[in-house]
Amino acid sequence: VFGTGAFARLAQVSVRTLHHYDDIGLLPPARVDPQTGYRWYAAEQLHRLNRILALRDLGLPLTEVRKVVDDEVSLGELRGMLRLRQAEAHERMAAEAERLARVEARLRQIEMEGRVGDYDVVVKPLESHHVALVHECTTSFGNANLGPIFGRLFGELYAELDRVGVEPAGPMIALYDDSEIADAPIKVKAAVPVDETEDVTSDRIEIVDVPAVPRGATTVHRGSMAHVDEGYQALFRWAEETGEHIDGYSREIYLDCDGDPQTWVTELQLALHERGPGPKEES
Amino acid sequence: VFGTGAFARLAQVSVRTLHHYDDIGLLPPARVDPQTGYRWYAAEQLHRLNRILALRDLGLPLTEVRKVVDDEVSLGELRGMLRLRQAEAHERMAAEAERLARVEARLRQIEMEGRVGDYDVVVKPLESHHVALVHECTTSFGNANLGPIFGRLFGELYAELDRVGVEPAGPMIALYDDSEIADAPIKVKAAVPVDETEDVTSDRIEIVDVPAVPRGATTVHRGSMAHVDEGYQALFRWAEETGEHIDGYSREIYLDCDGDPQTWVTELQLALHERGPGPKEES
DNA sequence: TTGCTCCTCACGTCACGTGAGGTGGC
DNA sequence: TTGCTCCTCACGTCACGTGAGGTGGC
Repeated sequence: VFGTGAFARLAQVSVRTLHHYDDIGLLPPARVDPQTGYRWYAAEQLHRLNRILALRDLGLPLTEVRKVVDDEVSLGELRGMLRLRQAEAHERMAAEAERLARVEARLRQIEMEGRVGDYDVVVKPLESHHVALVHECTTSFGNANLGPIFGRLFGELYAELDRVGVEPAGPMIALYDDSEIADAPIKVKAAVPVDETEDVTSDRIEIVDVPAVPRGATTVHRGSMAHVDEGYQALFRWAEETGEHIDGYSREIYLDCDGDPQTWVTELQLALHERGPGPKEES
Repeated sequence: VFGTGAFARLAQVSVRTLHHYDDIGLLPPARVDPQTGYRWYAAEQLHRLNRILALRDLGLPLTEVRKVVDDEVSLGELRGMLRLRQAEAHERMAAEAERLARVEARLRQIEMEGRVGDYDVVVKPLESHHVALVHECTTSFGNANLGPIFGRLFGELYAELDRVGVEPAGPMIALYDDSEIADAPIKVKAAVPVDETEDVTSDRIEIVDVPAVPRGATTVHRGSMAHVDEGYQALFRWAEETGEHIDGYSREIYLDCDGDPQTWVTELQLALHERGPGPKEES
């Protein structure tokens, strides 16, 4: 028989681990001295401990390990448990690979630009919005031209909402449907959330549900819209770096546009093609 | 300004997360109502939150995230932190890949054999032993022949130790130096640990240090040595399954060999070629 | 008597999730 | 008055690591 220390050395585990396995009833010692509380392990228990360690190393939680070594699960159930762990390990591996890619992209960015960049890109689902909107088509690219257009559109929208007595229920939203044809006119929309129960009747305003997007790339632009293109460029560079595909559909949420344009805060959102978790791993 | 719920929805994090980031001083709200304790966030804080989330997703712990967003680290330090996370992510990825391979090997084994197998293989470092030993060369393979040889060798060893007044300090150990030439004689050694301070003078006994092995594959054999080959076969199959390379050097530790051979417990150990952690990933 | 091994609490880990129980403004 | 949002504790997570403080046998 072996004392705790000897048995621990034998199996190359810590004494604390043996205590723990005793505490949770996973590997009670063959004998416990009633006087001193000393634990004594039988040589044969190394076999059970090995089974425990082998199953633990497959990723099974100790509660499941106990059921397996105590033979409370059938072969089929064991197979099911292992398949689950297989899927989990696979997922975690993919997640780690993506994390690693993100870290490396970040390091490359630091090496190349010599600084950390003002825009942090966050991937998250984009919520749907129930909005009132007015729109216009334009071939005028560039912020210098879009500024006045949106000024007019939002003015129109708010005036009309005011006329029909409807309160905005959220921040202003600009929507762009990027056409795939270069130089084709883009449709720009000025929208603002309104209450779902509100019934707006106006022939100048449309009420629509801007759909939710499962995955969007977002970043926060601070300051005047005159150089919002820096934010978009950050998003595009990020997409290129990470190999994400952009759906050519973007939104701007005006989180704060009171007072000085220098203090404005806008969230830029680009819809991404789905590529989330799940076994869709074609190259 | 945004209430907790609105800000949480905006960033797609939980309210609890915002509370937590407030608690640890990572993202205190722009304003806290002294009466009600209500938290109010400024639009501009979404930028900080995005930075936090981006860094967190790279694997940085929140304490380090705080230092980075509070600009308490230089660009070089940030680079160092990211390199560390890079290494970590790489390691975890490799670990998950190995775990996945183990799970899959186990599943294959279940499919093929239709049962779980009596031998669990555990990889662990093998300790060094300071032993007294006697040896012999033999061409007699097979357990039927080795049994009597070891019987004689261990008898000799114990008798001689007794004669010179030295106590065994551990279990009997059998050592094999597997020659690479088939049918060449193998050297078999019968050993037993003795105290380091003990000075043994006998021309029939050698005192040697059996070296430690960084990585060994081990399993527990129970019952008579007559069919210890089942244990070895399990080890060899395991090595084949997992692509491990065996160093052709093995040990048997007799953990319990009192009384009925049916209750004997032996640990079988095979030295493995190093292949542990570290960036040695050639195929 | 000095070492050595062993023991039992009990807190800490990391980033929140999850109730329990209660309050303030429309 | 009923909802809605918000609040503050405080425990739980998972498998141990790490002291603190003390005991029994050679």
